[in-house]
Amino acid sequence: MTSKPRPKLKDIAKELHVSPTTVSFVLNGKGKEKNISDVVIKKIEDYIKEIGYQPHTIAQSLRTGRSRILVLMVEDISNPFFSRIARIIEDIAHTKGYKIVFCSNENDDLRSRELIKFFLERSIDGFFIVPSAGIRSTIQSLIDHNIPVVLFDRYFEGLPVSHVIIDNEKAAYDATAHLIKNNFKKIVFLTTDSEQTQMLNRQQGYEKAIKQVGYKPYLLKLPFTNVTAVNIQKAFLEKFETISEIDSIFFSTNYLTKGGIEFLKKTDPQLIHKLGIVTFDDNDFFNIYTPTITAVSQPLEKIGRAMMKIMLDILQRKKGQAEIQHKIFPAELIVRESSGPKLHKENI
Amino acid sequence: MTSKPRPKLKDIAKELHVSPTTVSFVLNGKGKEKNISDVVIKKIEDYIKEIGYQPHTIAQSLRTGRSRILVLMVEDISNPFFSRIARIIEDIAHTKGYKIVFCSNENDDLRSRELIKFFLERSIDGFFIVPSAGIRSTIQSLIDHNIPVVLFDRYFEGLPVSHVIIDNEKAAYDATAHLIKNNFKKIVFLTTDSEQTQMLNRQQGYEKAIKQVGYKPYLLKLPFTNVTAVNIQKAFLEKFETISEIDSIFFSTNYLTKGGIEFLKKTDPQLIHKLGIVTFDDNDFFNIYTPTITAVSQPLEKIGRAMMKIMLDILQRKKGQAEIQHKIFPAELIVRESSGPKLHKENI
DNA sequence: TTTCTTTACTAAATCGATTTACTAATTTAG
DNA sequence: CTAAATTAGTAAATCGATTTAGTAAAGAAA
Repeated sequence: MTSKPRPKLKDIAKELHVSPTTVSFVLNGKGKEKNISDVVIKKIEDYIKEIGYQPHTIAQSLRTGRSRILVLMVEDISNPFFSRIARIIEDIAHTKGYKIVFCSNENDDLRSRELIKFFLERSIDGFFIVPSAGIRSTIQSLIDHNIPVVLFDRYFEGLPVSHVIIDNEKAAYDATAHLIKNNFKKIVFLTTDSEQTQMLNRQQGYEKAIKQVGYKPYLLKLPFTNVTAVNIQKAFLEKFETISEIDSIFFSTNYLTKGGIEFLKKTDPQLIHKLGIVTFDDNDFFNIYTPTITAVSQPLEKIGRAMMKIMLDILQRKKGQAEIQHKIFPAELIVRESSGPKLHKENI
Repeated sequence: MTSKPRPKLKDIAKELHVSPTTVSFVLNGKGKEKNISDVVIKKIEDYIKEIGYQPHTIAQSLRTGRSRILVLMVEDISNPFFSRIARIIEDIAHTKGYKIVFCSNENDDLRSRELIKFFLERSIDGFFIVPSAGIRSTIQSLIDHNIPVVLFDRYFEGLPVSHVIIDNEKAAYDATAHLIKNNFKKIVFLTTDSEQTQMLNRQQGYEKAIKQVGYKPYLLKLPFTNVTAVNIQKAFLEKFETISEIDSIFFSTNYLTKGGIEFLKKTDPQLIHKLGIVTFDDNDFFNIYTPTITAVSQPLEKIGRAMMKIMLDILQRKKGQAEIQHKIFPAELIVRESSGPKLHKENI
């Protein structure tokens, strides 16, 4: 099986009795601009199509410094929120001739830095990053090096870099207000102790809604590593005498929800029917769960499209003059059974 | 902000008054072999460490033909089964200095071929592929071109290529036998009409178990595109007079489970408590669902490790002589409430 | 002492494109 | 009719490594 080697630009030049320069000009659509005659342009274009020539991308990259590879760095690619976004980005990128390399930073600063360094050395055209809280200066240095960066899910206040996020404060406010409207009064906001902007903004939204009606806030913060049902249980036991001190829970992110429901189920299988529940990030199982679960749904498709659009804008800019874009989308509260009026007063 | 350009091999050579050749030899650990003196080796190694030199990977790729990029082509990266595998592969790859580019083929032959072609043109070192059913010849041509390939989740009978799968037949047999043991007699096997090996093997396992006890098989096949609760409902209505004709369901893959539970819940919220349920592929929500759901759990970690090990074996081989490896792991049936003895006789 | 090895390196070709700086021929302007 | 400008290309350098095919000097063998 001796498949013939793929043709190179030089072969085409030789075959058509023109110089490699001419072929390259035509390939890159610069024929007209470079005063190549229509006859020659046509001849080259036809031949290229005929043999199905594809330029050697590595060679192109070496010469041009562009790789057509984009990095998508998320917290954990196996988290459904991120894998969904990944899928959307992937699809758009492909239509634009870009490849996506993904990596998970585990929300760890060291790992984030290592990954960025690793990819920086490999002529990456741009970065989509869900930044861990402590890598502000690393992001800054990417900007300084003029590397295209788009942050998403969270961002750094005051850093001159584009980002795509949702209005976390409003989303959390709405979700909390929805519980209040349904007569819940003792609403726990379960969150992590990380300083990520998206989590802080959600907390602000919750606090704003609670303050507005003058209820008592029940803030419960977990160490954000190792979130399990057991740890959630511990946190509840430390904070409250009995679970009947409260009447509803707002889970501030998707991995808390999983552990949280598990904890509720273990504590008392009926609890989930008695408490009001809302959660951040929708999940396919929420509308087949019993009860179905009310969730803040992020517009993933829009987020992905916006990220890609901003990235392409940056990539097409004349050096150093793409303006910084901040896209903030509203999220949607999908109301389901878990947040409806309950018998909480009597039952708990 | 004028950051100095990254040093290149030539700069090192000039600085240390040796030739680029020598530096390259030392860099690649061939100093001894190429008779470079210990003094010079040490000098070069020290200097490299001092300035933190990192070779330009694109240039290396052009020269060596190796890119240290592996492609992971799955059906859909946002399917949790695949994103979990992706995460595992990613982690191992990183420790070995490889990057992973992922893509989703939607189980579509055309898209699969396009993607493979796209990456073939880009000096990819190897492919992990979940093949759609009709790309046998494309895989064959990868083999012919001596491109490292590892198939997983499914494979092609008789194709000389390594693969990592689970023992689908045995897993399905065990799951079915488990239902039988718990006194279920009218067991539906819900599957798709695709010719993918893993689906066919699961079906065989089901049929074997059913035949062994002489029960009637209830095989229900859906067109594998566009699996929704509505379509599942339609299929059931066409096949059965009433749902009480059956007493249990075996969902043969994870996206059928989602639609299936939705269908059950819509038809009658109590149904899921009355029917016996087992499903392929575990999910975090299955042990917090009510009832908790019995599932065939694939050993993702082992699968990922095996894939990577085989790939590295192929990459390190002397041209053309890596033996073909077929890894088949057992799956584990995680027994939960949904498959326990029910009151089906009286209730349905 | 001469020849053959071995040691310790290096020059230059190469991977496959892009791009700058040229040239020769033809047109246009003055 | 000559000089300037335009047209239609091309030669060669370049991107940053790796690797083949050498060479000069020192040591060993004859």
